[in-house]
Amino acid sequence: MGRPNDEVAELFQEFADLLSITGEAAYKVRAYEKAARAIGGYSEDVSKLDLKGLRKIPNVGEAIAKKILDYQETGTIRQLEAVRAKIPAGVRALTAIPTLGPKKALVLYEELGISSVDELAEAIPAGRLEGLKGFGAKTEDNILHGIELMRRAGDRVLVDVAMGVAEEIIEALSPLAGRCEYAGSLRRCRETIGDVDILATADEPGPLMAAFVELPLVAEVIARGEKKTSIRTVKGLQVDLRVVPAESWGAALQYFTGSKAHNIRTREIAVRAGLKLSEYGLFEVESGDLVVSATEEEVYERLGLPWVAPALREDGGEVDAAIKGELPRLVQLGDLRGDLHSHTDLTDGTASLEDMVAAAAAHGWEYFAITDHAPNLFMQRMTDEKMLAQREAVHALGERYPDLTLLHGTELNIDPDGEVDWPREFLSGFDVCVASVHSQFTQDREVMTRRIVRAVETPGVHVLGHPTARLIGRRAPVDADWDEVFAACARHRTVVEIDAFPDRLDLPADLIRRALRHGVKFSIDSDAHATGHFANLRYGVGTAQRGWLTPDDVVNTWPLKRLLAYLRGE
DNA sequence: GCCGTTTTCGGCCCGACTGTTTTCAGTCG
Repeated sequence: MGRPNDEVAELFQEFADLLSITGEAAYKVRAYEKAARAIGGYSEDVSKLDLKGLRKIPNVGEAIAKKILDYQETGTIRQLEAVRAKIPAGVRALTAIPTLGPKKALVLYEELGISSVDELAEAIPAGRLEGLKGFGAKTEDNILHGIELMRRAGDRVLVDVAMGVAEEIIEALSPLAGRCEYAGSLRRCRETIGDVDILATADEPGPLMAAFVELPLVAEVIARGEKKTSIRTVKGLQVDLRVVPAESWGAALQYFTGSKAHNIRTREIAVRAGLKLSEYGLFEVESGDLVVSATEEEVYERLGLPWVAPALREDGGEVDAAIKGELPRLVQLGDLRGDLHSHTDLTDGTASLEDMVAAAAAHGWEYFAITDHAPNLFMQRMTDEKMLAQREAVHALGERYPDLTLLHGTELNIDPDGEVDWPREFLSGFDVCVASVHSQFTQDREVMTRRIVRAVETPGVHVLGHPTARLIGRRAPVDADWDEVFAACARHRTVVEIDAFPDRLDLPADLIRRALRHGVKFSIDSDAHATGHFANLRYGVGTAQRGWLTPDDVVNTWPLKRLLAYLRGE
């Protein structure tokens, strides 16, 4: 698991995108996309597999396996390099604009020579697209709106991307450092990350800084000094490395973890106590003497506070709660006893039922739900027969795993009126039903609220899946009266999901805190479409922590018996 | 390019929505 798989998946995704721009047959493009997803979600490290091992990956055949071998030897894929030479990277970037796909991107490039988002953003108001076939006034508006949406996400990256960079750097630098960890918004588990902060201790920072700027992922050195060095990675992400003496570790970690607002609150407390808090330690103002600095726990303790979990450090009431001794005992990854939302290759997952269950068992979970898509997501071609056959297979497979209880479920589609796929009798055959919005995302607030409320009130619906349906940086959350939705969930004991996929993290933390006030319960689910996706649960847990959730708030930390009783409304 | 209870060739996620059109192409989920 880890970086090489992500890198290879990214290469094949790029290859697929470029082929679709050049007009390659759709089935071929899809074959590469499917392989990319399967590789990204595969549990074993593709950089260490031979031809035979590679071919065991779903959707990887002879040709793609050989391209991976090429990557192992050369660090790239020759066929990809060839097509890169024909289509500039900026043309592919155009297809990231919502409503602008490969066909339009190619027209813009071939007819007008446009090969970057910035160029396009200038060309439209300048009237350069006028008369271009297929580009009317409405299309221009949609493109400008799409560019605006992308720019609002700014230069921030998804948390898993930042985490991958941070872990790679920490692994490389740790042998040269006393301690080396990530701080900043990444440590606070924010959903997107603007820059990565790495903190290290060393008596002599020189070798550490030298090694840092020599890392293969470094594209540019922005600043280089004794205590701090900043670089930009090949993907444009800024990383700051700060080196402090070992005795300053705790104060520095506290300082660089932030947030700024939280630090202001803690420094105010220090000032009132005649102390001064900086990244070098907590000092007596009068004498200038160092009080403490070695660990975060000591710093907080000397301020009269218990240690505050990084996910809470947003000046969202955590300081007052700490003073009163009312901080929640936050849910941890290790508290999870199972997962209530996953897919197999019966619908859009890339791993077989057997492989998904084996991976779930390897996690040591007590229970695991398989919840493939229901028929109304037409592209997945689900039928009653296929679903019932899967149920038989699940039951049969359960015999092989005496310590793991398999639950057979489904992910239902909430249609525009709030109805779900199957009648009540059929739903009653499932152990767990997740219901989610997968279409018609732009209904107005009143209609959307009624729609979701109706779904969560439906008998046999247990979990409201990825409630806002947002895709971070790509699709806005749906508009609903969330207080009304959460009140309905509490009334009907419908669990509210925190989908752990890094581009969803849905429900978001601010809405989690609102839902909590209504007394709803939550599930932290992987929504795994491949065995490797269980690793995303860490981000779901981080989001739950930012929402102040305790294990008691999260149903999949409960023993199976309690969970099932809750789902059944007992 | 991948895959097989349609099995080594011939299929491959299928329907809705939108905008630009005069009957459909492109995009999305």
